[in-house]
Amino acid sequence: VWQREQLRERALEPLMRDVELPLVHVLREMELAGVRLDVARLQVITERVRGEIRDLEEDIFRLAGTEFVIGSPQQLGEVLFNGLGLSRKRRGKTGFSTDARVLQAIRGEHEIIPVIERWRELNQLDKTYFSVLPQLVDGESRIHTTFLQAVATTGRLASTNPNMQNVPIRTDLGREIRGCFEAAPGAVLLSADYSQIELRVLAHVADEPVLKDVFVRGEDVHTATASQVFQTPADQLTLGQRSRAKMINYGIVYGLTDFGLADRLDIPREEAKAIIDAYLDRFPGIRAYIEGTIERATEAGHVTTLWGRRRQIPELKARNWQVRTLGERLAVNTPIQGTAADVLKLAMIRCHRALSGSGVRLILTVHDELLFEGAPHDVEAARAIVEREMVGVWEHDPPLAVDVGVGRTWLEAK
DNA sequence: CAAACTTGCCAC
DNA sequence: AAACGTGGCAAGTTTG
Ligand SMILES: Nc1nc2c(ncn2[C@H]2C[C@H](O)[C@@H](COP(=O)(O)OP(=O)(O)OP(=O)(O)O)O2)c(=O)[nH]1
Ligand SMILES: [Mn+2]
Ligand SMILES: [Mn+2]
Repeated sequence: VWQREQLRERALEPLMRDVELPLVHVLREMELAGVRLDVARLQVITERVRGEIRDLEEDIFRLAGTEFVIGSPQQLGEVLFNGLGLSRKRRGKTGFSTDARVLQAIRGEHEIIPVIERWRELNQLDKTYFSVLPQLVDGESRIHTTFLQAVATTGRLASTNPNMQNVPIRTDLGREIRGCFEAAPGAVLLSADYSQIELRVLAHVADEPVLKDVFVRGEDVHTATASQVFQTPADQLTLGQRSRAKMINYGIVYGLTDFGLADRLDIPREEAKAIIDAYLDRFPGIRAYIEGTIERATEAGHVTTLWGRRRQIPELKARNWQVRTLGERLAVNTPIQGTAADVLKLAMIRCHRALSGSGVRLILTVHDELLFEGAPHDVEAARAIVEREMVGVWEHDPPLAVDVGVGRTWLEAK
Protein backbone atom coordinates (compact mmCIF):
# COMPACT_ATOMS: atom_id res chain seq x y z
CA VAL A 1 0.00 0.00 0.00
CA TRP A 2 2.70 2.51 0.92
CA GLN A 3 4.48 1.65 -2.31
CA ARG A 4 1.39 2.54 -4.30
CA GLU A 5 1.05 5.82 -2.42
CA GLN A 6 4.69 6.64 -3.11
CA LEU A 7 4.19 5.91 -6.76
CA ARG A 8 1.39 8.46 -6.90
CA GLU A 9 3.15 11.04 -4.80
CA ARG A 10 6.22 10.88 -6.96
CA ALA A 11 4.30 10.95 -10.23
CA LEU A 12 5.67 7.57 -11.22
CA GLU A 13 2.37 6.04 -12.26
CA PRO A 14 2.76 6.80 -15.97
CA LEU A 15 6.23 5.22 -15.99
CA MET A 16 4.87 2.14 -14.23
CA ARG A 17 1.76 1.85 -16.40
CA ASP A 18 3.28 2.70 -19.79
CA VAL A 19 6.76 1.27 -19.47
CA GLU A 20 7.54 -1.18 -16.68
CA LEU A 21 4.32 -3.21 -16.61
CA PRO A 22 3.97 -3.74 -20.40
CA LEU A 23 7.66 -4.60 -20.51
CA VAL A 24 7.22 -7.62 -18.26
CA HIS A 25 5.55 -9.68 -20.98
CA VAL A 26 8.05 -8.63 -23.62
CA LEU A 27 10.90 -9.77 -21.40
CA ARG A 28 9.13 -13.04 -20.60
CA GLU A 29 8.84 -13.91 -24.29
CA MET A 30 12.48 -13.01 -24.91
CA GLU A 31 13.61 -15.29 -22.11
CA LEU A 32 11.54 -18.14 -23.49
CA ALA A 33 12.82 -17.59 -27.02
CA GLY A 34 16.51 -17.58 -26.10
CA VAL A 35 19.37 -17.33 -28.59
CA ARG A 36 21.03 -20.17 -30.46
CA LEU A 37 24.65 -21.08 -29.76
CA ASP A 38 26.85 -22.89 -32.30
CA VAL A 39 28.35 -25.32 -29.80
CA ALA A 40 30.55 -27.12 -32.33
CA ARG A 41 32.12 -23.88 -33.49
CA LEU A 42 32.72 -22.82 -29.91
CA GLN A 43 34.31 -26.19 -29.20
CA VAL A 44 36.85 -25.77 -32.02
CA ILE A 45 37.85 -22.37 -30.67
CA THR A 46 38.04 -23.75 -27.14
CA GLU A 47 40.53 -26.47 -28.02
CA ARG A 48 42.76 -24.08 -29.93
CA VAL A 49 42.75 -21.53 -27.10
CA ARG A 50 43.36 -24.08 -24.35
CA GLY A 51 46.42 -25.25 -26.24
CA GLU A 52 47.76 -21.73 -26.36
CA ILE A 53 47.04 -21.24 -22.65
CA ARG A 54 49.17 -24.29 -21.82
CA ASP A 55 52.05 -22.94 -23.92
CA LEU A 56 51.78 -19.54 -22.26
CA GLU A 57 51.88 -21.14 -18.83
CA GLU A 58 55.15 -22.88 -19.65
CA ASP A 59 56.63 -19.61 -20.90
CA ILE A 60 55.54 -17.74 -17.79
CA PHE A 61 57.04 -20.33 -15.42
CA ARG A 62 60.28 -20.36 -17.42
CA LEU A 63 60.58 -16.57 -17.45
CA ALA A 64 59.68 -16.33 -13.77
CA GLY A 65 62.07 -19.11 -12.81
CA THR A 66 59.38 -20.65 -10.62
CA GLU A 67 55.96 -22.30 -10.80
CA PHE A 68 53.02 -20.56 -9.17
CA VAL A 69 49.27 -19.98 -9.53
CA ILE A 70 49.12 -17.30 -12.23
CA GLY A 71 45.48 -16.61 -11.45
CA SER A 72 46.31 -15.62 -7.90
CA PRO A 73 46.98 -11.86 -7.76
CA GLN A 74 48.80 -12.42 -4.49
CA GLN A 75 51.26 -14.95 -5.93
CA LEU A 76 51.62 -13.03 -9.17
CA GLY A 77 52.44 -9.85 -7.27
CA GLU A 78 55.05 -11.74 -5.26
CA VAL A 79 56.72 -12.95 -8.46
CA LEU A 80 56.58 -9.62 -10.31
CA PHE A 81 57.38 -7.14 -7.57
CA ASN A 82 59.60 -9.15 -5.22
CA GLY A 83 61.01 -11.85 -7.48
CA LEU A 84 61.64 -9.75 -10.59
CA GLY A 85 61.73 -6.34 -8.89
CA LEU A 86 59.33 -4.63 -11.34
CA SER A 87 57.79 -1.27 -10.43
CA ARG A 88 54.73 -1.21 -8.22
CA LYS A 89 51.94 1.16 -9.14
CA ARG A 90 48.69 1.22 -7.23
CA ARG A 91 48.01 -0.78 -4.09
CA GLY A 92 44.75 -2.20 -2.84
CA LYS A 93 43.56 -3.56 0.48
CA THR A 94 45.72 -6.64 0.36
CA GLY A 95 48.76 -5.75 -1.73
CA PHE A 96 50.02 -4.17 -4.92
CA SER A 97 47.63 -4.30 -7.84
CA THR A 98 48.45 -6.47 -10.84
CA ASP A 99 45.47 -5.45 -12.98
CA ALA A 100 45.56 -4.83 -16.73
CA ARG A 101 46.39 -1.12 -16.41
CA VAL A 102 49.35 -1.83 -14.14
CA LEU A 103 50.65 -4.50 -16.51
CA GLN A 104 50.25 -2.07 -19.40
CA ALA A 105 52.36 0.50 -17.55
CA ILE A 106 55.23 -1.95 -16.82
CA ARG A 107 55.02 -3.82 -20.11
CA GLY A 108 58.47 -2.62 -21.18
CA GLU A 109 60.21 -3.67 -17.98
CA HIS A 110 60.25 -7.44 -18.54
CA GLU A 111 59.39 -9.82 -21.33
CA ILE A 112 57.15 -11.82 -19.01
CA ILE A 113 54.53 -9.07 -18.89
CA PRO A 114 53.12 -9.42 -22.42
CA VAL A 115 52.90 -13.17 -21.89
CA ILE A 116 50.92 -12.67 -18.69
CA GLU A 117 48.65 -10.17 -20.41
CA ARG A 118 47.88 -12.68 -23.15
CA TRP A 119 47.35 -15.45 -20.59
CA ARG A 120 44.94 -13.21 -18.69
CA GLU A 121 42.88 -12.50 -21.81
CA LEU A 122 42.66 -16.14 -22.90
CA ASN A 123 42.15 -17.60 -19.46
CA GLN A 124 39.39 -15.12 -18.63
CA LEU A 125 37.45 -15.97 -21.77
CA ASP A 126 38.06 -19.69 -21.22
CA LYS A 127 36.76 -19.84 -17.68
CA THR A 128 33.84 -17.46 -18.24
CA TYR A 129 32.58 -18.62 -21.65
CA PHE A 130 34.16 -21.80 -23.01
CA SER A 131 33.66 -23.67 -19.75
CA VAL A 132 30.16 -22.39 -19.06
CA LEU A 133 28.10 -21.69 -22.19
CA PRO A 134 27.93 -25.23 -23.66
CA GLN A 135 26.38 -26.45 -20.43
CA LEU A 136 23.52 -23.97 -20.64
CA VAL A 137 22.01 -24.84 -24.03
CA ASP A 138 18.60 -26.49 -24.34
CA GLY A 139 17.52 -29.20 -26.77
CA GLU A 140 17.56 -26.72 -29.66
CA SER A 141 20.98 -25.43 -28.73
CA ARG A 142 19.50 -22.21 -27.39
CA ILE A 143 20.55 -20.23 -24.32
CA HIS A 144 17.95 -18.58 -22.12
CA THR A 145 19.05 -15.69 -19.96
CA THR A 146 17.03 -14.10 -17.17
CA PHE A 147 16.43 -10.36 -17.37
CA LEU A 148 16.42 -8.40 -14.12
CA GLN A 149 14.03 -5.49 -14.33
CA ALA A 150 14.55 -3.90 -10.93
CA VAL A 151 18.24 -4.17 -10.11
CA ALA A 152 20.12 -1.39 -11.86
CA THR A 153 19.64 1.93 -10.05
CA THR A 154 19.46 3.93 -13.27
CA GLY A 155 16.62 1.89 -14.75
CA ARG A 156 18.74 -0.21 -17.02
CA LEU A 157 18.00 -3.91 -17.37
CA ALA A 158 20.48 -6.49 -16.20
CA SER A 159 20.92 -10.05 -17.46
CA THR A 160 21.98 -13.12 -15.54
CA ASN A 161 22.58 -16.85 -15.78
CA PRO A 162 24.15 -16.26 -18.18
CA ASN A 163 24.73 -12.53 -18.56
CA MET A 164 24.02 -12.01 -22.25
CA GLN A 165 24.85 -8.31 -22.03
CA ASN A 166 28.60 -8.72 -21.71
CA VAL A 167 29.34 -11.25 -24.43
CA PRO A 168 32.84 -10.40 -25.74
CA ILE A 169 33.35 -8.50 -28.98
CA ARG A 170 36.31 -6.12 -28.59
CA THR A 171 39.29 -8.43 -29.09
CA ASP A 172 39.81 -10.82 -31.99
CA LEU A 173 39.07 -13.80 -29.77
CA GLY A 174 36.09 -11.95 -28.33
CA ARG A 175 34.72 -11.46 -31.82
CA GLU A 176 35.06 -15.18 -32.44
CA ILE A 177 32.92 -15.85 -29.38
CA ARG A 178 30.32 -13.31 -30.48
CA GLY A 179 30.26 -15.10 -33.82
CA CYS A 180 29.12 -18.32 -32.13
CA PHE A 181 25.70 -16.83 -31.39
CA GLU A 182 23.54 -17.39 -34.43
CA ALA A 183 20.03 -17.53 -35.80
CA ALA A 184 18.00 -20.74 -35.95
CA PRO A 185 18.54 -22.86 -39.10
CA GLY A 186 17.18 -20.95 -42.07
CA ALA A 187 16.75 -17.73 -40.11
CA VAL A 188 18.84 -14.58 -39.72
CA LEU A 189 19.50 -12.06 -36.96
CA LEU A 190 18.85 -8.32 -37.09
CA SER A 191 20.76 -6.05 -34.73
CA ALA A 192 19.64 -2.45 -34.18
CA ASP A 193 21.86 -0.26 -32.00
CA TYR A 194 21.29 3.43 -31.24
CA SER A 195 24.08 5.65 -32.50
CA GLN A 196 25.97 7.49 -29.73
CA ILE A 197 22.83 7.30 -27.61
CA GLU A 198 23.90 8.96 -24.38
CA LEU A 199 25.71 11.75 -26.21
CA ARG A 200 22.46 12.53 -28.04
CA VAL A 201 20.52 12.46 -24.77
CA LEU A 202 23.16 14.74 -23.28
CA ALA A 203 22.93 17.16 -26.21
CA HIS A 204 19.22 17.44 -25.52
CA VAL A 205 19.12 17.70 -21.73
CA ALA A 206 22.12 20.04 -21.65
CA ASP A 207 20.80 21.95 -24.65
CA GLU A 208 24.36 22.00 -25.96
CA PRO A 209 24.40 23.82 -29.32
CA VAL A 210 27.71 22.50 -30.69
CA LEU A 211 26.91 18.89 -29.82
CA LYS A 212 23.42 19.21 -31.29
CA ASP A 213 24.93 20.58 -34.46
CA VAL A 214 27.28 17.61 -34.66
CA PHE A 215 24.30 15.26 -34.78
CA VAL A 216 22.34 17.37 -37.21
CA ARG A 217 25.33 17.10 -39.52
CA GLY A 218 25.42 13.35 -39.03
CA GLU A 219 28.92 13.34 -37.60
CA ASP A 220 30.41 10.80 -35.19
CA VAL A 221 31.89 12.16 -31.95
CA HIS A 222 33.60 8.88 -31.02
CA THR A 223 35.43 8.86 -34.32
CA ALA A 224 36.34 12.53 -34.05
CA THR A 225 37.80 12.03 -30.57
CA ALA A 226 39.70 8.95 -31.71
CA SER A 227 41.13 10.86 -34.63
CA GLN A 228 42.30 13.68 -32.37
CA VAL A 229 43.67 11.58 -29.52
CA PHE A 230 45.42 8.98 -31.64
CA GLN A 231 46.54 11.47 -34.27
CA THR A 232 45.09 9.36 -37.06
CA PRO A 233 42.86 10.20 -40.04
CA ALA A 234 39.28 9.13 -39.41
CA ASP A 235 39.28 6.60 -42.24
CA GLN A 236 42.34 4.82 -40.85
CA LEU A 237 41.04 4.28 -37.31
CA THR A 238 40.62 0.79 -35.92
CA LEU A 239 37.51 -0.41 -34.12
CA GLY A 240 39.63 -0.60 -30.99
CA GLN A 241 40.56 3.06 -31.23
CA ARG A 242 36.96 4.16 -31.65
CA SER A 243 36.04 2.02 -28.67
CA ARG A 244 38.74 3.70 -26.55
CA ALA A 245 37.47 7.09 -27.69
CA LYS A 246 33.98 6.11 -26.54
CA MET A 247 35.37 5.50 -23.07
CA ILE A 248 37.03 8.92 -23.18
CA ASN A 249 33.91 10.73 -24.37
CA TYR A 250 31.61 9.28 -21.72
CA GLY A 251 34.34 9.31 -19.09
CA ILE A 252 34.90 13.04 -19.36
CA VAL A 253 31.20 13.84 -19.13
CA TYR A 254 30.79 11.64 -16.06
CA GLY A 255 33.75 13.00 -14.13
CA LEU A 256 36.92 11.31 -15.37
CA THR A 257 39.97 13.19 -14.07
CA ASP A 258 43.27 13.88 -15.82
CA PHE A 259 44.83 11.35 -13.45
CA GLY A 260 42.33 8.66 -14.43
CA LEU A 261 42.63 9.35 -18.13
CA ALA A 262 46.43 9.37 -18.01
CA ASP A 263 46.39 5.99 -16.29
CA ARG A 264 43.93 4.49 -18.79
CA LEU A 265 45.71 5.78 -21.89
CA ASP A 266 49.20 5.36 -20.44
CA ILE A 267 50.10 8.97 -21.25
CA PRO A 268 51.43 11.90 -19.16
CA ARG A 269 48.97 13.73 -16.96
CA GLU A 270 49.51 16.97 -18.85
CA GLU A 271 48.43 15.36 -22.10
CA ALA A 272 45.36 13.94 -20.43
CA LYS A 273 44.49 17.34 -19.03
CA ALA A 274 44.81 18.88 -22.49
CA ILE A 275 42.39 16.32 -23.93
CA ILE A 276 39.81 16.96 -21.22
CA ASP A 277 40.12 20.75 -21.48
CA ALA A 278 39.82 20.69 -25.26
CA TYR A 279 36.69 18.55 -24.98
CA LEU A 280 34.94 20.75 -22.44
CA ASP A 281 35.97 23.90 -24.31
CA ARG A 282 34.55 22.56 -27.54
CA PHE A 283 31.21 21.82 -25.88
CA PRO A 284 30.78 24.64 -23.35
CA GLY A 285 27.21 23.64 -22.56
CA ILE A 286 28.45 20.42 -20.97
CA ARG A 287 30.35 22.21 -18.23
CA ALA A 288 27.30 24.35 -17.49
CA TYR A 289 25.05 21.30 -17.45
CA ILE A 290 27.30 19.42 -15.04
CA GLU A 291 27.41 22.31 -12.60
CA GLY A 292 23.70 23.06 -12.87
CA THR A 293 22.73 19.43 -12.41
CA ILE A 294 24.85 19.01 -9.28
CA GLU A 295 23.40 22.18 -7.81
CA ARG A 296 19.80 21.19 -8.43
CA ALA A 297 20.38 17.62 -7.25
CA THR A 298 21.99 18.81 -4.03
CA GLU A 299 19.01 21.05 -3.38
CA ALA A 300 16.38 18.40 -4.21
CA GLY A 301 18.22 15.32 -2.92
CA HIS A 302 17.38 13.37 -6.06
CA VAL A 303 17.56 13.40 -9.86
CA THR A 304 15.06 12.30 -12.51
CA THR A 305 15.11 11.09 -16.11
CA LEU A 306 13.10 12.55 -18.96
CA TRP A 307 10.33 10.04 -18.25
CA GLY A 308 10.34 10.83 -14.54
CA ARG A 309 12.34 7.89 -13.22
CA ARG A 310 13.87 9.04 -9.96
CA ARG A 311 16.98 8.25 -7.92
CA GLN A 312 17.67 9.57 -4.45
CA ILE A 313 21.28 10.65 -4.02
CA PRO A 314 21.99 10.89 -0.29
CA GLU A 315 25.73 10.87 -1.09
CA LEU A 316 25.43 14.55 -1.98
CA LYS A 317 24.88 15.39 1.68
CA ALA A 318 27.93 13.50 2.92
CA ARG A 319 30.70 15.41 4.67
CA ASN A 320 33.23 12.84 3.49
CA TRP A 321 34.77 14.23 0.29
CA GLN A 322 35.08 10.85 -1.40
CA VAL A 323 31.41 10.04 -0.88
CA ARG A 324 30.22 13.51 -1.82
CA THR A 325 32.13 13.67 -5.11
CA LEU A 326 30.77 10.22 -5.90
CA GLY A 327 27.31 11.70 -5.40
CA GLU A 328 28.14 14.48 -7.84
CA ARG A 329 29.11 12.00 -10.54
CA LEU A 330 25.97 9.95 -9.89
CA ALA A 331 23.87 13.11 -10.22
CA VAL A 332 25.27 13.73 -13.69
CA ASN A 333 25.28 10.13 -14.93
CA THR A 334 21.92 8.86 -13.68
CA PRO A 335 19.59 11.19 -15.62
CA ILE A 336 21.40 10.46 -18.87
CA GLN A 337 21.98 6.73 -18.54
CA GLY A 338 18.47 6.46 -17.09
CA THR A 339 16.88 8.39 -19.94
CA ALA A 340 18.63 6.13 -22.42
CA ALA A 341 17.20 3.17 -20.47
CA ASP A 342 13.71 4.67 -20.69
CA VAL A 343 14.16 5.07 -24.45
CA LEU A 344 15.20 1.47 -24.95
CA LYS A 345 12.40 0.06 -22.84
CA LEU A 346 9.84 2.04 -24.82
CA ALA A 347 11.45 0.93 -28.05
CA MET A 348 11.15 -2.69 -26.94
CA ILE A 349 7.43 -2.31 -26.28
CA ARG A 350 6.84 -0.50 -29.56
CA CYS A 351 8.82 -3.01 -31.62
CA HIS A 352 7.13 -5.93 -29.93
CA ARG A 353 3.72 -4.51 -30.84
CA ALA A 354 4.68 -3.49 -34.34
CA LEU A 355 6.15 -6.91 -35.12
CA SER A 356 3.48 -9.14 -33.58
CA GLY A 357 2.48 -11.68 -36.20
CA SER A 358 5.29 -10.64 -38.52
CA GLY A 359 7.39 -13.76 -38.05
CA VAL A 360 10.16 -11.68 -36.49
CA ARG A 361 10.70 -11.83 -32.76
CA LEU A 362 12.79 -9.88 -30.28
CA ILE A 363 15.28 -12.17 -28.56
CA LEU A 364 17.85 -9.96 -26.80
CA THR A 365 18.44 -6.44 -25.53
CA VAL A 366 21.77 -4.90 -24.60
CA HIS A 367 21.25 -1.41 -23.11
CA ASP A 368 20.84 0.40 -26.44
CA GLU A 369 20.62 -2.52 -28.84
CA LEU A 370 17.79 -4.84 -29.85
CA LEU A 371 18.41 -8.23 -31.45
CA PHE A 372 15.69 -9.85 -33.56
CA GLU A 373 15.39 -13.22 -35.27
CA GLY A 374 13.31 -14.38 -38.21
CA ALA A 375 13.23 -15.72 -41.75
CA PRO A 376 15.32 -13.60 -44.15
CA HIS A 377 12.35 -12.25 -46.05
CA ASP A 378 10.46 -11.29 -42.89
CA VAL A 379 13.53 -9.71 -41.37
CA GLU A 380 14.07 -7.61 -44.44
CA ALA A 381 10.55 -6.26 -44.03
CA ALA A 382 11.11 -5.69 -40.32
CA ARG A 383 14.17 -3.56 -40.91
CA ALA A 384 12.30 -0.34 -41.64
CA ILE A 385 9.72 -1.00 -38.94
CA VAL A 386 12.34 -1.48 -36.25
CA GLU A 387 14.17 1.66 -37.25
CA ARG A 388 10.97 3.69 -37.33
CA GLU A 389 9.84 2.46 -33.91
CA MET A 390 13.22 2.96 -32.25
CA VAL A 391 13.70 6.46 -33.64
CA GLY A 392 10.05 7.30 -33.01
CA VAL A 393 10.35 6.97 -29.24
CA TRP A 394 12.11 10.33 -29.15
CA GLU A 395 10.47 13.58 -30.11
CA HIS A 396 13.28 15.88 -29.07
CA ASP A 397 16.24 17.62 -30.61
CA PRO A 398 18.68 16.21 -31.69
CA PRO A 399 16.97 13.21 -33.28
CA LEU A 400 18.06 9.67 -32.48
CA ALA A 401 19.62 7.43 -35.10
CA VAL A 402 19.93 3.65 -35.30
CA ASP A 403 22.52 1.41 -36.93
CA VAL A 404 20.88 -1.70 -38.32
CA GLY A 405 22.60 -4.84 -39.55
CA VAL A 406 21.51 -8.31 -40.64
CA GLY A 407 23.50 -11.54 -40.60
CA ARG A 408 23.59 -15.21 -39.75
CA THR A 409 25.53 -14.58 -36.54
CA TRP A 410 25.38 -11.83 -33.95
CA LEU A 411 28.83 -10.72 -35.08
CA GLU A 412 27.78 -10.46 -38.72
CA ALA A 413 24.63 -8.57 -37.80
CA LYS A 414 26.53 -5.87 -35.92
C1' DC B 1 33.24 -27.01 4.43
C1' DA B 2 30.44 -23.14 2.61
C1' DA B 3 29.73 -18.20 2.83
C1' DA B 4 31.71 -13.74 2.36
C1' DC B 5 35.09 -10.86 0.62
C1' DT B 6 38.63 -9.36 -2.82
C1' DT B 7 40.57 -8.98 -7.26
C1' DG B 8 40.20 -8.78 -11.95
C1' DC B 9 37.63 -8.22 -16.35
C1' DC B 10 33.83 -8.79 -19.91
C1' DA B 11 30.08 -5.62 -21.90
C1' DC B 12 27.13 -1.28 -22.49
C1' DA C 1 43.14 3.12 -6.41
C1' DA C 2 43.15 8.97 -5.87
C1' DA C 3 38.33 10.70 -8.28
C1' DC C 4 33.87 8.29 -15.42
C1' DG C 5 28.97 5.49 -14.61
C1' DT C 6 25.77 0.77 -14.94
C1' DG C 7 25.98 -4.23 -14.45
C1' DG C 8 27.45 -10.03 -13.74
C1' DC C 9 30.83 -13.68 -13.18
C1' DA C 10 34.87 -16.65 -11.90
C1' DA C 11 38.71 -17.67 -9.07
C1' DG C 12 41.60 -17.07 -5.06
C1' DT C 13 41.61 -15.95 -0.31
C1' DT C 14 39.80 -15.22 4.20
C1' DT C 15 36.27 -16.00 7.61
C1' DG C 16 33.02 -18.49 10.38
N1 LIG D 1 29.85 5.97 -18.54
C1 LIG D 1 30.05 5.13 -19.57
N2 LIG D 1 29.01 4.78 -20.34
C2 LIG D 1 29.25 3.95 -21.35
C3 LIG D 1 30.53 3.43 -21.64
N3 LIG D 1 30.43 2.61 -22.71
C4 LIG D 1 29.13 2.63 -23.08
N4 LIG D 1 28.41 3.44 -22.26
C5 LIG D 1 26.97 3.76 -22.35
C6 LIG D 1 26.83 5.05 -23.13
C7 LIG D 1 26.43 4.61 -24.51
O1 LIG D 1 25.68 5.56 -25.21
C8 LIG D 1 25.64 3.35 -24.21
C9 LIG D 1 25.61 2.38 -25.37
O2 LIG D 1 26.91 1.93 -25.68
P1 LIG D 1 27.40 1.75 -27.16
O3 LIG D 1 28.58 0.85 -27.14
O4 LIG D 1 26.28 1.34 -28.04
O5 LIG D 1 27.94 3.19 -27.56
P2 LIG D 1 27.26 4.40 -28.32
O6 LIG D 1 25.79 4.20 -28.48
O7 LIG D 1 27.67 5.64 -27.61
O8 LIG D 1 28.01 4.43 -29.73
P3 LIG D 1 27.74 3.57 -31.05
O9 LIG D 1 27.43 4.58 -32.09
O10 LIG D 1 26.63 2.62 -30.78
O11 LIG D 1 29.02 2.83 -31.29
O12 LIG D 1 26.28 2.77 -23.08
C10 LIG D 1 31.60 3.83 -20.80
O13 LIG D 1 32.78 3.44 -20.98
N5 LIG D 1 31.31 4.69 -19.79
MN1 LIG E 1 25.00 2.50 -29.43
MN1 LIG F 1 25.29 -0.72 -27.97
